[in-house]
Amino acid sequence: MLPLKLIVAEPDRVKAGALKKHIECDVDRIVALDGERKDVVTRLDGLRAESKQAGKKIAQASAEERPALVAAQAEQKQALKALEARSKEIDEEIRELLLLVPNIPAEEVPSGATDEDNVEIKRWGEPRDFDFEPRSHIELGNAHGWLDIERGARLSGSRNYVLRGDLALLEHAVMRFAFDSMVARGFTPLSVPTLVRRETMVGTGYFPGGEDQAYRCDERDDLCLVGTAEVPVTALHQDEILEGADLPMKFVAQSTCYRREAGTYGKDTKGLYRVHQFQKVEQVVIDVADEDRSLAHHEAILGNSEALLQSLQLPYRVVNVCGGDLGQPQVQKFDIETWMPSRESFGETHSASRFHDFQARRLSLRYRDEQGKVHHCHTLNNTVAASTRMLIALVENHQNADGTVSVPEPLRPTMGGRSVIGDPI
RNA sequence: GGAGAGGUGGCGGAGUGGCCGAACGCGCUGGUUUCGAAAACCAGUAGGCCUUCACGGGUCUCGAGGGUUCAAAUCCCUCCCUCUCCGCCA
Repeated sequence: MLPLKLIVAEPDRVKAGALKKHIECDVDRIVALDGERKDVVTRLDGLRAESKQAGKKIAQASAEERPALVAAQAEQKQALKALEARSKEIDEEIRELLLLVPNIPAEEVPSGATDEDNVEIKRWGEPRDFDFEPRSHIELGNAHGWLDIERGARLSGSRNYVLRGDLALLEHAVMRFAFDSMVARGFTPLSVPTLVRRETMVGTGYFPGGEDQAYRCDERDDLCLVGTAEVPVTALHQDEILEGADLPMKFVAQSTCYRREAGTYGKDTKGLYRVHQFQKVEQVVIDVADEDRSLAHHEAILGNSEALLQSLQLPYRVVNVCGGDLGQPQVQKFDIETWMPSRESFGETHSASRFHDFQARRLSLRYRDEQGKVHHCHTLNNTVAASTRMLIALVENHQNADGTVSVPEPLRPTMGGRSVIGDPI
């Protein structure tokens, strides 16, 4: 959420931002409503002041004076009620519109409409030149009995899967390695609910707009399954005023992630690339409202994930996500795309976002600075490792000619010390 | 699921219709004192909105929403949450 004051003061800047993101919103209506709001509030406050004074007089009035004063008050009350109703209407409409106004993208965000327009800014590692016909993770998974998509579908419908044996172990190994490496970097480990209230989804910027992508419980419980631990972790301190001295707060959390993937029928239908449920280790940073510090954190959390991919010997590239591919809340986003041989291309595995105070405003997440002044925090987050896409990359990139798969060094301790999994096919 | 208790400022805890944005204590900040510190003493210490160059002034908020009343933290209704006991249960 952008501050109302900013929208009113610089409507053109806000409109330009929305345009760059290809998102529609009614800035003019907000500006007009705010004008009326100020007028109504001023009159309302005046009326309230009067009736408060009158009330005090009644309390001190004699029995004879009282009836006349009370009658006069009752009349005043009508005007007050009408104004109060209007004031409330305005506030609600503003709030609704405000939730739809996108955050202003940074200068450095490239213009463009879709992910085709994202700009590659870095590449690490060389996609392997196989001297045999590489197999896809599906072929490898089937051959080793590691992957059971049919039974996954029978249990839970399409885009669900069962991991078995060493692939189930490998999933744990990557998650554990990702988690541990973040803890080693000083991030506070967290285990959080994956079922959250609607307000938490609104607070982090997923709602309104993303309802189709989230699973929700029925009306008995107004709860949603999160698509990422970013939601409960960023919202952990919602409605609080933190002490500036306690910032930055850096968290790492592993959670199951649920995604409906509505509107993706026919897209990536095979294998583990696009599924309804997976495991993810996520990093979240909450800090003071300082542009430079935000930028530094952004670089740092991107670097953390790059370090993980490098240690797993997985080639990747980093793209600067263009305006049209940016979500409503982000100021800027860098995606890491890891090489996936079966796709013969890079596939998105990480997404590093910075939000400035956009989420913090919605969440009412604030802190007190040294002068005692209260501000909204800045928030950021990035994937450390998403289970299924990491498994695709690991298995496909590290496969051998005989169908076995080499285990990168950092994962061996959690794989029983083995450097290779799978029998020759 | 059944029965009961309760939600007040950073914390503890008063307050049952007007003098209450809220006693008192703790904590925190500043000052006095001290070589320095502790103790003691004095003062300050919620957030939003409107208004003001500023000082300030006004208004809203005592879990949330609605109602009664000239007037609500206080009375009534609905909802949410927390705790205790019973039942069920990973």
